[in-house]
Amino acid sequence: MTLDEGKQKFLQSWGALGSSWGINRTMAQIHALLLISPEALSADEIMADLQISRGNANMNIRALIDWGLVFKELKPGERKEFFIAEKDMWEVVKCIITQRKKRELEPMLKVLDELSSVADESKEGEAFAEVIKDIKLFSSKADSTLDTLTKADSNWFVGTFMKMIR
Amino acid sequence: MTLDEGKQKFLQSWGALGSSWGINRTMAQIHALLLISPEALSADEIMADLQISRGNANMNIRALIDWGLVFKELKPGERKEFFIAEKDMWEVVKCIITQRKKRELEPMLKVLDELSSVADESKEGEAFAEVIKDIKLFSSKADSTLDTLTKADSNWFVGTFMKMIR
DNA sequence: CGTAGATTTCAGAAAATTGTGAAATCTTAG
DNA sequence: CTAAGATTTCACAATTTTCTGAAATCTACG
Repeated sequence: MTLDEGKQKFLQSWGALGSSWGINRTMAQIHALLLISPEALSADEIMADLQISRGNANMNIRALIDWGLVFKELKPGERKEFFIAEKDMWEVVKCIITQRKKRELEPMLKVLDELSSVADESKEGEAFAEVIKDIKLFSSKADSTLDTLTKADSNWFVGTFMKMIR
Repeated sequence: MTLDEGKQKFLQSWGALGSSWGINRTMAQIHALLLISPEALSADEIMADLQISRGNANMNIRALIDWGLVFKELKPGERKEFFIAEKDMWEVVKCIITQRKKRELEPMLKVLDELSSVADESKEGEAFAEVIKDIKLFSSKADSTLDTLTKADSNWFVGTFMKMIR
């Protein structure tokens, strides 16, 4: 397989993976493109490589910066902005965990708390309370586990943790 | 909050959560509905509760059965099929991990293997190979970690594992 | 300032996903 | 076997998500 074929396949696969994780295809592809680029790229280069419009590129680059997966890089003497991706996989994963935890797990915990206030004596009410309680228990545990994980450094993760459970 | 308000809010939140995880809203809502239902429900009851068509209900119920999250229950003397959800949260999570691992992580590992065959001496080629290698390393580790996790039983998880890392 | 180059915004277009409902198919009691 | 009831399928409709491109805004140099 040539480098170009490989790049193409990687962009395609990473984009598809993104889709099935609620991240839009283009955002995932921009991320993939920056990951495998040894140099920072400008918006124009990204637009050209992925054949997308300026608006689309801009929005998704901003989103990636929001997630903390991509950084702006200003080259001296250049008016344009260049972009570079976090390359350390463990940092990438920590970023994603942190963000999704904040955006999804924490709001869910809040909702579950509200739902705990439902008190109904019927069979339906009991079943409801039971499910909410279980989900809340599980989610809180997941929450603190993820906190620990994202505070751990890569070496600890690949070393201690992996050895321990395997 | 009344039971009905609570149920409504739960169906809504669980559906929204599904969307941001690449699972369609209706599928997640059917799952939520069955989770909080003390009795098995028929397709007609699900259609009525969620205000969806027969076709939609049927397709998403089948999908949930595929995932192993919902089971058919045949009531003696009844011609209809009834459906019931797996209620144990740890089982639910194991199911989801197992399926997504099979559907996404494993195919990705296969692609990464193919991409490892790219050998290119250029700076771009080196960067590409490096990224692929890192992702592959991380993914294989995730793969075996998830294997261990899904084989572990709930008690081990909530007990040993949680104590260990906290 | 003025302006050229760069970035951002956003209304509407395009694409992708999901839902509908009626016809086809299957199932089983009689 | 037959027919009523149940399930499945799938072409098309509706909805949601994403993308485009041009206008608006920003930025920094002379």
